[in-house]
Amino acid sequence: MSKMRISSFLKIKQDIMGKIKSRHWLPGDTIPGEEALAVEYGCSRMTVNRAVRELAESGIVERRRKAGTRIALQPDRSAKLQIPVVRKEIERRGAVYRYALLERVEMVPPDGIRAKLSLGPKTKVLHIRCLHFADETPYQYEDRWINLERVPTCVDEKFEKISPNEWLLEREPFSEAEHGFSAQLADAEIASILNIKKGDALFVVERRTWQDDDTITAVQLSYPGASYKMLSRS
Amino acid sequence: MSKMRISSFLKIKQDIMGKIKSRHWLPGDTIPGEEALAVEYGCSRMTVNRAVRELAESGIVERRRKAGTRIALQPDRSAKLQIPVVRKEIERRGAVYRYALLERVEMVPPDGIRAKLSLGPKTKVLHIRCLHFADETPYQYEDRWINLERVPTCVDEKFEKISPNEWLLEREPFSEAEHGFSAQLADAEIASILNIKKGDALFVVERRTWQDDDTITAVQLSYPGASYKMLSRS
DNA sequence: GAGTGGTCTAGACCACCTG
DNA sequence: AGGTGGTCTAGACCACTCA
Repeated sequence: MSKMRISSFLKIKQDIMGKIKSRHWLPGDTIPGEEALAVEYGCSRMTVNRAVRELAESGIVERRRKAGTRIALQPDRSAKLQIPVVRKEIERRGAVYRYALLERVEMVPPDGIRAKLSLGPKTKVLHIRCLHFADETPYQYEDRWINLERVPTCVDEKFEKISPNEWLLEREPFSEAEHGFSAQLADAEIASILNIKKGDALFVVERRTWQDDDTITAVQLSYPGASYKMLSRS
Repeated sequence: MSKMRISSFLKIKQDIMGKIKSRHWLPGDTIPGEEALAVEYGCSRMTVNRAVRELAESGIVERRRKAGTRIALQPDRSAKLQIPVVRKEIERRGAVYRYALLERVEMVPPDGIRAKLSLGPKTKVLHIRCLHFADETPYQYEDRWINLERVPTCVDEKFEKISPNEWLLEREPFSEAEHGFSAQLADAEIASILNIKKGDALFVVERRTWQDDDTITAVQLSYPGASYKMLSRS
């Protein structure tokens, strides 16, 4: 065991990852405890703790009290997706952003939407359909349902100048979200809205947003598929 | 300022998030320094540090030495995508997994692939096309290029029993990856491979994988779009 | 029950950055 | 130049969970 004199939780992390990479430790193995590692690296237990804790947070090792720390068996690949505000995404590409409201209705939603939002039978929602342009080309079609019980103040907002996307982000921080991604074919209606051909590929993002167990909003975002690519680097 | 007696970095995090949610602190505001917060919460600076550091890691605040800690202006939504091994994904759905190799060739790649992998002019690669079935229905088509300079041992692997996906995951841990997601239309070839119609929607994932600045592999994964949905909960 | 990780403390030194 | 965050220490107590 070579004792490290320069202690740093980053160096300890890299050293442990090196021992896994070189197959010195194999998946399923239990590695030494924090106290032992602190002696080995010549540092305090807190420093080891931060190193190993961060490895556990990235899924590389698994920790349990008394049982110790084990190399994870088959860590899934995970990727952190940045899902930017549409306007920023368009402006970052150097294009001019424009927003257009297509429809804004307060209503009791159809059953499918009611189920998605987990709403009571007569709860009203705000249904908004709108379009985001990049350099006057349709970039994203947004079809959104907002829970009026949870976000009552939006009845006073016309959404003619600001998109519901940005409006909600300002007023409902720290909400939890679930995202689904899929590919679909454009039907005649969406094709005419996005100015593409019927049967073209659409990249579709569905998002549901909660806070404190209440559903706030559900939205379906459709992008012309060929031109859109969502990137993530892990 | 109410002094907290029960100090915990989690309580401090929640308290700070509460002050942002209630608009006590607005985006762009500078919040008190660690020492001041430690006094306010009646705890040590390390505890405050962990709370605020984790908020910075989630993008809720931004920190700079000397300048202090500010509430982030417009935190992007981010989602952690789990990208499982195909086999596990299929088995989790209760379906029977089967793997089939379609083609395996060692070659000097065409220019487009060479550029994607950042390879020298005469570097050889291994080109693999294969198929993953769920209950005998084509589930995912995999078109992969492996850098033979970086992963020479794979010339000895036939990839008839094990998919390159799993083979590489076992041997190249901790690689960095970049993912792209898009929607495409199936051409005649892919349609016949996946047993769908030409012009059907495809959900396409492109992944490039590095380690230590060397590209290891690039892969394109195609799913029949209607049947596929990638989920993530943040 | 005992061993492990989870957290906290009260100090310290340093690196970075802004005013 | 000085204030801020970034990290580290050497202790401590506690909570969980396995045997």
